[in-house]
Amino acid sequence: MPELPEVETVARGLRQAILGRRILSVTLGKTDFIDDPVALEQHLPGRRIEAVERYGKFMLLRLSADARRNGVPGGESANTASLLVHLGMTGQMVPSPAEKPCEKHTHVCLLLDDGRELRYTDARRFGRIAYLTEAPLAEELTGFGADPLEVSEEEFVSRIRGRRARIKALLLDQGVLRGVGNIYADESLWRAKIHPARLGAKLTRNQTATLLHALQEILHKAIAMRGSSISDFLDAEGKPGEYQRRHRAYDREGKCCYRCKTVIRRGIVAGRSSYFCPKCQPAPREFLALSLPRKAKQGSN
DNA sequence: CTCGATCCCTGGACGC
DNA sequence: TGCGTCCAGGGATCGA
Repeated sequence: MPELPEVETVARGLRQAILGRRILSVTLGKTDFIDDPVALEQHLPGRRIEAVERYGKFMLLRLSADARRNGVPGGESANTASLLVHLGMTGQMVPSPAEKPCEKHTHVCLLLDDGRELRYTDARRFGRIAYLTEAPLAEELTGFGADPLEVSEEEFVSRIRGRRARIKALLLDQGVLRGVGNIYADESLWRAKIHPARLGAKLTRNQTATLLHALQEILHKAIAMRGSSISDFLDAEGKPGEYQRRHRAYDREGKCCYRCKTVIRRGIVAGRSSYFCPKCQPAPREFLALSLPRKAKQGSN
């Protein structure tokens, strides 16, 4: 499940692998997750990949100006554009030799000028790809919250403590913070000893600050370990990440808390599976663990 | 503003 | 072995 650390890992890998390459041609498979498939076919060939950036859980492949439009009104810089890529749940972006057979569910192949193809595979197609020029891209990116690695303590506190929603929902809300998903929300809440169902407005200033520092340390560590591979995630070299070995809460229902040995439990908060230690992370009164699903998954250890 | 429900989609886990 | 069913989850959307 690509969240900030996984997307950052892929972006770094791509920067290493394909920066400066020119796209020669485009081959598409299923296109229901692409905003405007024809735009890819029309506008990508001839463009060079000049930068790879991460914005929340999005990757931005910055493209050179369209040479065919040079000289027309607007000038060269007006023709710069980007490929916006969201990996969804199962998206992978991997360069590979063009002669190598495609993996199942490969839906976008960009032939590069060095004989490789940049391939996007996505079994569930929860991802998104869009070709966007400057203005529409800027429009797309408005409304997202702060980058959790750069947000100041003051801003984070004000974004959380004024809200009556549950802290888990706030962490997952891309308009509050961009890039946090279910795994790193649960991991940071465990580390900060805050129950996911606590209301943002009810956290103390200290708790909120502790949460931010926990989140930042976890994200940095996860990036250093190339992200978490639960089921599908692979980086730009096709390798899994390592951070899943460090998970303390996520997907650990029935296992022992690393701090106090209490059995980790799971509940639904903000519509998502949430894992927490019932002792280290005391639940607010209104939270009843009855929201447990009919069938609890069994864990050993 | 915040919530839950629903949809998208497929592979994997599980029950029989 | 093989089928059916449930479930995971990011995000959009809709109604309460």
